[in-house]
Amino acid sequence: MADPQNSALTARGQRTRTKLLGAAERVFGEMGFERASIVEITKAAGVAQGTFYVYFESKQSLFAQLVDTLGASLRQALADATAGLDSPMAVEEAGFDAFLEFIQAHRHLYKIVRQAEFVDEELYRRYYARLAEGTIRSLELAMADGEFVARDAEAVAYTLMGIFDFIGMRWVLWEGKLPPPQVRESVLSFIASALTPRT
Amino acid sequence: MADPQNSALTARGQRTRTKLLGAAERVFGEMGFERASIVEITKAAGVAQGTFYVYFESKQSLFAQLVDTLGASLRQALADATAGLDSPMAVEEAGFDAFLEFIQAHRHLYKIVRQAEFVDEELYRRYYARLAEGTIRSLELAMADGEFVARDAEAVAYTLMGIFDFIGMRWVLWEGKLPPPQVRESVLSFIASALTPRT
Amino acid sequence: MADPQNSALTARGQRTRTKLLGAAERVFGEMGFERASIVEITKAAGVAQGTFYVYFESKQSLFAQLVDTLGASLRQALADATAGLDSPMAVEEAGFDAFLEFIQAHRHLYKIVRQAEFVDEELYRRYYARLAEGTIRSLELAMADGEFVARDAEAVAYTLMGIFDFIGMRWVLWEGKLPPPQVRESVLSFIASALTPRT
Amino acid sequence: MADPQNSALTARGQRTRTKLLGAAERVFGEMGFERASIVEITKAAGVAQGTFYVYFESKQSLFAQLVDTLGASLRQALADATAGLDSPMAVEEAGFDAFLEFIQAHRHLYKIVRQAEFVDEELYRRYYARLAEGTIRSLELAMADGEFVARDAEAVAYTLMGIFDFIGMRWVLWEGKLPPPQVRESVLSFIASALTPRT
DNA sequence: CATGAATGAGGCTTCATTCAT
DNA sequence: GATGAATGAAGCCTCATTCAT
Repeated sequence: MADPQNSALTARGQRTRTKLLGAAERVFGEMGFERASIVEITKAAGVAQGTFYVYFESKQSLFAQLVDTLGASLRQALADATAGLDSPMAVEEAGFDAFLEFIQAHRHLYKIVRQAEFVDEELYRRYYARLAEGTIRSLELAMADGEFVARDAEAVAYTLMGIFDFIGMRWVLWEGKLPPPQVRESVLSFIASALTPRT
Repeated sequence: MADPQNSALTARGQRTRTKLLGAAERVFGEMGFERASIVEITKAAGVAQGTFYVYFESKQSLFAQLVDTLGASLRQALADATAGLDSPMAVEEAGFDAFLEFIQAHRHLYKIVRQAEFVDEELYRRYYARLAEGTIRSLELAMADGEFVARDAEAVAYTLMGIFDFIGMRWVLWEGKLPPPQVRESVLSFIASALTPRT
Repeated sequence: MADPQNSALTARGQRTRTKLLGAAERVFGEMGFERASIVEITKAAGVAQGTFYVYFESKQSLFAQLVDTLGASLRQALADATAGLDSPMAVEEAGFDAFLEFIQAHRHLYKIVRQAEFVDEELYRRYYARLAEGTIRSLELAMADGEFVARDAEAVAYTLMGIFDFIGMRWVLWEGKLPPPQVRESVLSFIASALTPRT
Repeated sequence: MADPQNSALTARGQRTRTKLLGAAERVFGEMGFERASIVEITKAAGVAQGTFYVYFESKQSLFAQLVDTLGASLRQALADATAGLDSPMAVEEAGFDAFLEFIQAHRHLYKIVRQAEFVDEELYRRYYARLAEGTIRSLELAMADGEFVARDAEAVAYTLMGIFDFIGMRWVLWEGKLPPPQVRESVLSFIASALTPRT
C-alpha cells in the first residue's frame, strides 16, 4: 500500500523496514525471486505478513530496491578501491580484486542481480549500464592518453565486465573462494596484454 | 508420467513432441522458466494440457532437455565453424562470429541457458563446463606451441566465455542485432593482443 | 503451510478452524478420504479454498488429526462408561453399549477410521493398538482374579474389538440404529459365556 | 466399451483378460482402489492402455468383478474345508483355520474387500451378507439341535465374522503370518465356550 | 483384437495481496 | 504501526476415458 522508503518513519518503523530488507536479501539470495515468498521473508524478519505491505508496495518493488542498492554499493566499493591510483592498469587490477571480494562478501546479492534479468529486464540493464559508465569514462581517458590501446570504449567495458563476471562465477560462486594465484595472474596478465599498447 | 524421448513414437507422436518442444522454447525464452506455465506452452503448441505429460515428465525435465540440447548444438556450431582452421587466433575469431550468430538464431534458447542457474544449478554448470572443455583443449595446444601466451587454460577459457557472453548479451540480446564492426574489431583485437605473444 | 492446532489463534481463527473440522468430518464420512476434496470441504465450511491451508498442512494431516481425536474421544467415552463398575463382565457390557452409542453419535467419524487403513496404515494400527491397550489391561486383571477364563489377553482383546466392530457396522452403520434387544442380548450372552469360567 | 465377461472371446482374448485381472488384483491390493490407475494396471499386464476398455467397462466394474469373484472363492474355500464334518464346533474350527489360510494366500484380495466399503457400498454389503448366509444356516441347525446355545443367528454370524476379520487383520495382515498357537487356541476356546451350552 | 495418442476435468497446493481490527 | 485471517486466482500434475488407426 505504501513505500515510504526514505520519508518520515518512526525509529520503530525504520527498524522494521531494515529487518525486512535484511531478511529479503537472505531469502531472495537463497531461494531466488520466484521461489521466495512473502511468508518466508516476513517469517525470517519476525514480523506479520501484513506488515510487509506497510513498507513495500510489492514483492517486485522490494526486489528492485535491493538490486539498485546493491549496484550502488558495488560501484562505491570499486570507486573506493581504485581512488588515488594513477596508472590505469593499476585501476583495473584493483577493480578486479575489489569486485571478487565484493562478490564473496555479498554472494546472495550477487545472485539476486543475475535473476533480475527475468524479473525486470529494465532493472537489469540499468544495473550493468551504470556499472559500465564508470569503466567507460576511465577507459576513454586512458585511451586518449595513449596508455590503453584505442578501441570502442563500451565494447571494452562489457568485455571487462564479462571477464569479471565469469571469473567470479567460476571461482567465487562455484568454488566458494577467491581464485587461486595462477588464475588471478593469468586473468590480469590477459587484460594487461590486451589493454596496453605494444611498444 | 512418461518421457519416451527417442524411443518408439508414431509419426503423429513425433510431430506433437516437436510442437511442444518448439512452443516451450519460445515460451521459456520469452517469459522465463518460472513465469512460463504449462498452460501457456500447451496453448502455444495447440494441444491439451494433459498432452504435455504424455511427452515430458515435468516442466523441469523438459527444461533440462532444452538446455542440454542447446549446449550440444552450440558446441557443434562452434566445431563446424572452426574446423580446418590452422591458426589458433583464426579459430578464436571464427568462434566469436559463430557464437554471436548462434545466439541471434537462437535468442530464446540462449536466454533459457541463463535461467538454468536458478532452476537447476547442476545443469547450468554442466553447460559451461562442457563448453569450456573444448576451448581449454585448443588453448593448451596453442600455448604449448608458443602461439598463445602460456597461462592457466581454464582461467583463459572462462575469460573468453565471459567476453563472448557479455558481448552477446549487450548487442545481440539487447539491441537485437550483431555488434557493429567497430565493436567486433575492438573485441577481436582485444583478444588477439591478449593471447598472442609480443615479439 | 501452517497448522497452529492448539497455539495462539484469535477467536475468529478458532471459529474458522472449528468450521473446517466439522465440515471435514461430514465430508470425509460421506465420501471417503479419496473422494472428498478440499473444494468440497471448504465449500461445506463456507470459506475459500485457500483458507484450508491456513489451518491445516494438508488433507492427510487433517485426516490424521480427525482419527487421533476420534480415538481419544472413544477411549474416553469407554472409560467414562465403565468407571466404577466392579464386575468385569459388567464392564464389558457397559463398554458394548457405550461403543454402539458412540458410533451412532459419530457415524461419520467411525467411517473415517475404517478408511485410515488405506490412507495411513501407521495411523490405523495405532488407533486399534491404543484401543486394545485398555482392554488388555482389564482382561489381564480379570483373568488373574479368576473371573475370566485365562487366555491370551491380546487375542481376546482383538476378538472383542472385532465383535463390537462388526455388530456396529451391521446395525448402526447399515441400519442406522442401535441393534434390537435380541441382538444385544445374543451378543452379550455370547461374550459372557465365552469369558466367564464354567462352574 | 464392453464387458463380455463370460461371453465369446477368442483364446487370445481370454488370455489378455486374465492378464488384466491378475494385474488388477496385484495393483489394487498394493495401492488401493483410488491410488491404483489404469496405466499402472495395463503396464503391469503388459498391454496398451486402450486394451483395458476392450475387456472392462470401467475401473469400478473391474473392481466389482474382483470383489465378487473373491467372495465366491472364499465361500468355496470355507465350504470345502468344512464339508463332511459332523460336529458344528468342528465346522467352526475348520472354518477359522481355512479363513486365515485364505487370507494369507490372498492378502491382496482381502485388502481389496475392505476398500469396497468406500468404492461401492452395495458391493461391500453383499459380500458380507452372502458370507453370513452360510454361517447363519449352519448356526440355525446347530441351535435347533441344541448343540449350540440358541441365540439370534444373524447376530452370532456377524459376531463370528468380526472375530475372524480382526484376528486376520491383527496377525495375518499386520504380522504377515498365521497367528501363533496360543492365539489360535485362545480364540477357538473363546468361541467354543460361547457357542456350546453349559452342562 | 490391440494400440497409444489425446483429452479435459479435476485435484492439491501456493501465494501475493487485502482488510478489519 | 502492526497484525493475522482470509481470499481466489493460478500452477503443476493425474487420470479415466475416447477414438482413429
